[in-house]
Amino acid sequence: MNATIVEVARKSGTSLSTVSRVLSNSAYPVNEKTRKRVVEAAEALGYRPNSAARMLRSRRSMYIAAIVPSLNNPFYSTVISAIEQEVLASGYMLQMYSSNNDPELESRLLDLIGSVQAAALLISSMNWNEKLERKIRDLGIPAVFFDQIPEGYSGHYVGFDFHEAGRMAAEFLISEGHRDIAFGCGPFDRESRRQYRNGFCEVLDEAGISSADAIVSIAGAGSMHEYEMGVAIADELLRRKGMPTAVAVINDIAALGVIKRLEIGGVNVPFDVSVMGFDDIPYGFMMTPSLTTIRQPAEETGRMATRLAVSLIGDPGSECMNEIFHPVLIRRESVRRIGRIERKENSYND
Amino acid sequence: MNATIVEVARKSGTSLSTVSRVLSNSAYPVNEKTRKRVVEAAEALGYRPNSAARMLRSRRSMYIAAIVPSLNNPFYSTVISAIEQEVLASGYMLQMYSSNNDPELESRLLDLIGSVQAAALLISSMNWNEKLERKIRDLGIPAVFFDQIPEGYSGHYVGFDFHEAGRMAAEFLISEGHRDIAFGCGPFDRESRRQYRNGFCEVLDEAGISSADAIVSIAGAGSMHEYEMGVAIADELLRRKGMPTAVAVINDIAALGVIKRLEIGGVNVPFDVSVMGFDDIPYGFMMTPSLTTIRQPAEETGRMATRLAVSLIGDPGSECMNEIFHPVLIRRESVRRIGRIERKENSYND
DNA sequence: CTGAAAGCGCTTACAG
DNA sequence: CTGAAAGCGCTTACAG
Repeated sequence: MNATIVEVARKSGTSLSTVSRVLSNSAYPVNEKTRKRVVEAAEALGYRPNSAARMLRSRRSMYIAAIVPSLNNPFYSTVISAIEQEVLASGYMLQMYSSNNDPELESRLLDLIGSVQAAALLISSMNWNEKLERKIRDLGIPAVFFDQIPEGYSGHYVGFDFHEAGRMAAEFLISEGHRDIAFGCGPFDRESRRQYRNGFCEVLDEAGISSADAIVSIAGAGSMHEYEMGVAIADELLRRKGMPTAVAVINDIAALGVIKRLEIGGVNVPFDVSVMGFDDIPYGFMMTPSLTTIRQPAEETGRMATRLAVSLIGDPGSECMNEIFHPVLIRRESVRRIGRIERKENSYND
Repeated sequence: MNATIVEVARKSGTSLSTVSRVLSNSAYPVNEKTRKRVVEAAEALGYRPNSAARMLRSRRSMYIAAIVPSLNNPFYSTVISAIEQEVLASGYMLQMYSSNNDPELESRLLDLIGSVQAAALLISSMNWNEKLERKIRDLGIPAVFFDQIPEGYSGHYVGFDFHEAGRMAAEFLISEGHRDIAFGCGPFDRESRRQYRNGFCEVLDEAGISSADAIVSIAGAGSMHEYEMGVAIADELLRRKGMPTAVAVINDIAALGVIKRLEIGGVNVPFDVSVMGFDDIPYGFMMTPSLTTIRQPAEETGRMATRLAVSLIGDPGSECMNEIFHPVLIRRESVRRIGRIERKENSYND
């Protein structure tokens, strides 16, 4: 059905070798006239290279594979878009999958990726363990972790300083006059969340605020949607006697759940309580109140991870390559400054 | 590096043919004992089939390709997730790309997809023309359009009744007591938008409301982000002398822009003006006010398009297969009922 | 600069 | 039920 180089060779009156050389953009010298004849014949026949044959014979893969926990999470879909662009720009094709945080599926996807002989793997996984690591090593291709960097992982990665982000969130809240602060989250089931919490609590404790009392952790949140987790956090807050003046939430989507539930409960954000998110999803600035949050650079992460992977395809290089991004505070409306003066102003204004 | 069937054959003391039969799950009869030996040898060697070789030899593709306008749009990322699941469940692998509405890129992606010998193509494109159509036909594989069905397109598709959706939006607004209605949009550069508008205007005209006056179309919106388009729509509304009581917006993200800009301008949604979206993105219910909108079933579209494509791989079948989904009204907070009684109530309550 | 030939890893008629 | 052999479409030493 599709034309092959055999037909192109016949039509252009030259050999398979020559046709292959011009059609695969080989550096091998070919007479200009011959080249032109081949190109014209290929065009006339609508020739399209068979990538399976190419990969098989040349032992070079044209694919880069990527696995993210979810495509519906706006953070990851931004990362994936950047990966897609960069992969294409590097002359590769992309095979991307989402694991839904399901270790079984993740493992199956890795097998599939092994079968398609990808040249490199980009992965963000929350289910890291020895089995996963061995499986990835057995792929025999460069793997770059991003976003979630498992504790004890010693390979290539593009990370983010979650600890610093946690510190930044707490410092900001304190600098805005808050001392009665809650920290809303689910179980600390991934390294990123543990680090964020650690940074956050560290600052609270340094300021003489009990971090143990701050934590509002929803036990069954592992199986919930982030938003529902946020709702549950707000429920818990509403059940308590005293409301804090500020609550930092483990991610933006959960923060939206907190805000919505609080408002339904008659608690205004940010006037009654400030809410701080984390991630900087693209919808944060669209809401009312717009979300004050901490930016984890999604695009940059995707781009960097891809570049690193591509550079590793050439030479596997045994030493661990890595890059760490730092948090940026995004000040918007959902956190407000409190203190004597502001409090007065508000009591007059409201 | 990776074990091949040659090594598995050697290790299990049988022939290539037999190994291939068991490892490819062929229906061909193989002695149970032999089968077991082969499976064990394969496992011991960590054998993973080389899919390039398999595709090349068997002339069967393991890939289904998908092109969407954008991965960052939550509607499409939901569609894509459903496609991913269904593709994997059908035993295929997925190659998905986003075209960014860029005809050049789209065309390049189609060439790439031709090279990787995908078994089928799923595509949502706003840049349909003869060149695109020929290019897709030349691929020689079943193609299923979804979401955007170009006018005059005569192939397989999974569509949505945008005309009915437009009617539904207008009817709902009118039934809620609105007669001073605006319709916010960009240029009508795609069939879906034209149809939505046509349905909407039809109902307005039937009710004796001038649809021509209703339309607030942002000229340069082709190059804007949807949200910015919404902001521009609200700007235009604010510039006018009289505010309508309701505005229907061409999609949810633009509706968020409208709401935000209106609120900044001191116009409360829904008390001063009702805003109606379209798409039912997953964030609509998270906002305040939550978004009243019309649901275009994203998951169902992705799943159905994939099933259709898979069924077409077996037999190309010349007659056009299609499925059309119908709109569902999602009533939330951003549209409120108006009329004598409600108006009074509000003037007392505010 | 050109071409004949081997072979990538697999599947599948064909013969037994 | 088993195996020897051809060949998918290409690339790439090798020889000229």
